[in-house]
Amino acid sequence: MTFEPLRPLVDTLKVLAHPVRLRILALLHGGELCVCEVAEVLGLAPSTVSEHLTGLRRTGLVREWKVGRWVHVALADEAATRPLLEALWPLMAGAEAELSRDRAQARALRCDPCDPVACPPSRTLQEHA
Amino acid sequence: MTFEPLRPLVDTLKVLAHPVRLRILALLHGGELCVCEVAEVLGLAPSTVSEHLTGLRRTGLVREWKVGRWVHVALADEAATRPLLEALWPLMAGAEAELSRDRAQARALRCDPCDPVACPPSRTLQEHA
DNA sequence: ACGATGTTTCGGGAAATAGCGAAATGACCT
DNA sequence: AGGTCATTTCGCTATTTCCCGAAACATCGT
Repeated sequence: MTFEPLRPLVDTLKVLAHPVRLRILALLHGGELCVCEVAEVLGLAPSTVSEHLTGLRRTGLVREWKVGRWVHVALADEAATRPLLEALWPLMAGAEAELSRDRAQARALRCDPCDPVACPPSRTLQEHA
Repeated sequence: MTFEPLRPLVDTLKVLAHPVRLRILALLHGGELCVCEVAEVLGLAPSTVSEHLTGLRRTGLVREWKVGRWVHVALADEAATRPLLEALWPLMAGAEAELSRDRAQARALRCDPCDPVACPPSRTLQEHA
């Protein structure tokens, strides 16, 4: 039972219906990140995160662009899916503790120049602020 | 990767992420129906429809109650999922033609006393209007 | 040119999902 | 009590999803 006319909406909902992808969206709600930072915060293999991001990009929920050898990711604010996301934030309130912990960890990664792996100097200098 | 705190929202989104279940919700947006009418309109086996409805009920999107030997279904208007549904209707606009055809067929089933199978007399008398 | 690092693609195995028909259940009617 | 009809539960198969590690790309730095 495909029922083609609903396909785009169903695809979007399928993409939203996964805890990891919701976490990624909440994470990006705090600002753009690069793929490896997302993987680090979520504790998942980079390939896994990459695949989740592919889904989010395919349905227009996030946008990605290359910066040096990194790929940056952010919410696609101009998306037709805007109202859906707006309806979603309040419903994620029950996980706010965990989600803001994710965001804090992302901030720490981005701002800590002491960890050359997570935050190589070139990036630290260029993209901060 | 379970990430428990998001589980209720994820469950709801999973249930929404299926063309048949979206069709059912749109169908019920036009008024309550009994399970066999839903099955008839959708052209699916009653057992299949029953399983879809179980999911919708489990996540609080619809409510069901018995009327004689039928089970009636309607949107659960008081649900916490209200804002989500409201955000959803506009996004189903692309399928409006098909969905209103569904609703028309449901109305026809409910109102046609000539078809004793789809619309047994006892029900026609009791529940009309 | 080479090596290191971030990312994506690919192959595979475990788990969840979707659909159906058959059988079981519950309610009505005679 | 027996029969009929609406519904649900069960058993099954086919398909899809999820996650990973290995391998393939791509880009930077030396």
